[in-house]
Amino acid sequence: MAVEQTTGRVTRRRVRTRANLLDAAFSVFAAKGFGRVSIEEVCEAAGYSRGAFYSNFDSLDELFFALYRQRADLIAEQVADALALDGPGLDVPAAVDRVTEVLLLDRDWLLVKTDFLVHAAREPEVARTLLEHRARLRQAIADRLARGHTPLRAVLGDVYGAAHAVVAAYDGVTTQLLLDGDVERARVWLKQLLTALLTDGSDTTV
Amino acid sequence: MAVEQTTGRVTRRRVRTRANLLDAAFSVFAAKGFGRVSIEEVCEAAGYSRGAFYSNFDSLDELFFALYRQRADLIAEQVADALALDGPGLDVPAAVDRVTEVLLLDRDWLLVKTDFLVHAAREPEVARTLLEHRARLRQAIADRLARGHTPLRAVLGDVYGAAHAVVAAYDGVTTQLLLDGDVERARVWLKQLLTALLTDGSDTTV
DNA sequence: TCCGTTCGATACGCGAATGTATCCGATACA
DNA sequence: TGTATCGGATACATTCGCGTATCGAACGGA
Repeated sequence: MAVEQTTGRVTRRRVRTRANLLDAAFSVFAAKGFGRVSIEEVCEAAGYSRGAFYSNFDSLDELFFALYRQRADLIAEQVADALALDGPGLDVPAAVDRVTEVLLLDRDWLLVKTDFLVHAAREPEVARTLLEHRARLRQAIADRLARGHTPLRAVLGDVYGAAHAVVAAYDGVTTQLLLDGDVERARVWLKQLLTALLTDGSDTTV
Repeated sequence: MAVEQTTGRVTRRRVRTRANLLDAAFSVFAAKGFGRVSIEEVCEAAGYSRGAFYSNFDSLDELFFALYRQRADLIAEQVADALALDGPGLDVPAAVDRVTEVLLLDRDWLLVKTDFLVHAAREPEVARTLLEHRARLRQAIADRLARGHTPLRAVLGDVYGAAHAVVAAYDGVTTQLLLDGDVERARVWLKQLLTALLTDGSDTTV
């Protein structure tokens, strides 16, 4: 943190400023990429001077981290909600629809997320945080699978293995989506992949 | 290109220099990330001055592009070789082993590749090139699948669909690998995923 | 070996971004 | 409403990286 609060006296203005900076940073990062953004650009986009920035953050890295955390938490929550929606029986296609709605909707978020991924890949400390996030998501999926008594492919192992596979499928589809920008195709693709991974293979043909 | 060669007279020295710059750039990019590398750093790592750089490239972007192209072509070739190895019958596990050997071995390459991905995601022109590369890889996989008369999951559609799924699985596993750095696990994972995607589902359990 | 060409080093000026120190208006609380 | 504290703006010095122009050395063909 930029300001060490011995006695916590945080003004409303401060929270607002911080939030504005984060919002502006999101747009700027999405548009230009983390590596090509200057502190000044973020401030300009938010309508503040650099003084405001340094009063709230120590570095671009710190802001980036805070930004990721904020958005990732938000999305994790949405995913959890989407998964919790239907009853004990799991309607895979419906659940997939709801989840992809949340996960694949916002291209800007995918861009920032990938920036953060490659950033984390070079900073073990950051990587750990991201891994924990992902683990939490996987856990939510695993729980849902267990609760839904979904039939599983033996090659994937238990529900955790299946959850892992789901995440991998999501990541894979994301990559392609980043390049072609075709959200609808991505959604269809993800659905097919998850179906192939989660349902039995009685549809095998030659 | 930096130098417009009206009459092509390229010295050997030049080729060497260019290659050295590319090699050095690879290390530097892998270590620090595209966005955090200066031209000077690349030159220093290669043992040249900035003059040499500007004599060979117009910008970091151009060098990055050339670098990606070089390495990607190399790898595409290796993959094609690995796929071509066995006869008309396709031994999925063995082929997967050989391919992952090529694809997941070099963490540095994964880092650079992901940097390039997120770079391309913001530059349509670059994205097109990358998409073509990927299409070529997919084609090679599809050909192999067709040649091997591999049983396919109906949900994935034809061999092209299956190839697409294979690539997605690879991308997904890559993401996780970038974070945890565990190559062995990644290899096992990829194998499981591909097995689940390509083989029939007679292993379904509850 | 000689000579014209090419390549890369060096030196320069420039602009951009950074971090800090200081100041003034906004804000919370009595 | 008064006042002490907080938050953000402004100004400054500095560093860093860029792109160019020029020069000497390496190179390759004759």
